[in-house]
Amino acid sequence: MSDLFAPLDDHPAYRQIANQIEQRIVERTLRTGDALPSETDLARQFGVNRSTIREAIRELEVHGLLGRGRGEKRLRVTRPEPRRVSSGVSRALALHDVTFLELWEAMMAIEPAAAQYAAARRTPAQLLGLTRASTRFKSDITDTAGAVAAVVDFFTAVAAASGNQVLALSQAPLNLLLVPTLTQLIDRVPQARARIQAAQSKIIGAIKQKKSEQARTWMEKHIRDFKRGYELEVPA
Amino acid sequence: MSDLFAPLDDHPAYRQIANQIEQRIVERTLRTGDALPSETDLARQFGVNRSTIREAIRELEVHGLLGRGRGEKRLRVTRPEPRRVSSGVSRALALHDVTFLELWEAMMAIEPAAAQYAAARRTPAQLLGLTRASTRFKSDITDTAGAVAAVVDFFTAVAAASGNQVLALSQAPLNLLLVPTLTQLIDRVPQARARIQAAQSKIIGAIKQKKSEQARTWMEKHIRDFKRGYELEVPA
DNA sequence: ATGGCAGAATTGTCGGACAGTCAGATTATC
DNA sequence: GATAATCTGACTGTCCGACAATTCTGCCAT
Repeated sequence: MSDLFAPLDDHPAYRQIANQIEQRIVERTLRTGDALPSETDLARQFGVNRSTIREAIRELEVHGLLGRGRGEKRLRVTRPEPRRVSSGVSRALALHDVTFLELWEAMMAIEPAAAQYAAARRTPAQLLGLTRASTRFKSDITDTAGAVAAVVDFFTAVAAASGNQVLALSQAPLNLLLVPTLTQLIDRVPQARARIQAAQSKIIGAIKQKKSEQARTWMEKHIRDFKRGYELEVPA
Repeated sequence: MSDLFAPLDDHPAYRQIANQIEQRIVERTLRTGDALPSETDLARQFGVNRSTIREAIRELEVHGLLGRGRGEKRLRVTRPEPRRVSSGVSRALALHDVTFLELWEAMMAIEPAAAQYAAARRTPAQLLGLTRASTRFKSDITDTAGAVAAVVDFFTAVAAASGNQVLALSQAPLNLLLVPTLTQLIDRVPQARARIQAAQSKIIGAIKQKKSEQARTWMEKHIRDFKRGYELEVPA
């Protein structure tokens, strides 16, 4: 069954260093907002060359554990933002040739749940974000790209209003995957805009009135509608 | 409202290079399995120093777009594996101090859906994977860590059997988050083992017989049970 | 084909270097 | 005294050159 010997993988120095720093961050020895020591200093501490430190830092930077504000020189410990992390997942999924059906099933699982909790917990500010995205969709009559972006923002706003970071982070990668399909949909299915607009209104209404079950139901219908539109459009 | 000028962010060379290579990969100019040119060669092509190339490469390596097999020297284009990508998401969530309730709600959204599709589409091999994880859970009577790992594997196996990569990739990050809670649960709630075991049997049975709705329902009950156990244990 | 081997190629790491820039201290100006 | 201009030091981004260890490759013998 299991092998007698495990393949020994020697971790290069830059990886070990990255792991060590990451651990300090995860265990909060280095706290969010703290400035990282300078590269030269780190090189001294770890007893390696600065080039090696830089390679290690690149890893953490990609993970979103380190970052720097606009025009800031020193690196600081940051909390990985959903967008940053989820873009990696999106790309991964894109490379795996995800089908629309797969995406749709995942949306069916996540978005209604998000809507339901959003109705239960949304703050006024979050509600405002929702209506704003919806308004933007209505006004983007000619610009397809703008309309698509507005739809994505709507979903994002719902997820944010759910007050659930896990759901929000699970939802985020779906957005990017949705873009290509949605673009075609809006472009080629005439009634798509009206239907989306109507659905968003219903959903917002339910969330506004804190009717969880209604919010979930409307969102389900909304997502189902996507599939219908897709099937309408694809055979053509 | 909006500023007249946008802050110009100069992308350092290593980032631009990373982006260019990434684009070649995403658009499939560089195809999965292809070997990347040597660092020296890349340095020549981009007209930069090898150190700069190396920093760029580190980024792509972290993203899982580049990798090398055991004992291989040259880097090859790889497809980002779910485990690799999801670990980043998990860490991000951990740093955001996710509550058990958040995790639980996400599980409630994703796992039943995965079970449902697994019942519809599982292959014999996937079914075997499920039973194997379940068996391992039964046999790990004393070892808590082993039992926890078996539970995680069970969820992973269900997600894999769903035949939906998006769901699988959405589910993966939940596993790591589940570990700490689950460990306590199994350790401190006496009846936990028996209940988990029973639930897994029911779920496997439903998936085996391709009864989607049943699979979903049993999974829902299973997840609900976690919350009950958690609430039982936490006030203590 | 298979196995073994020398040489070429490649990676990991190192040391040092330099221009550009950001932050803080210092000085000049109103 | 408050503000603006200037200086200084530290730090990052990038480059060059170098070397040991390991992998890859083509060639030879079996």
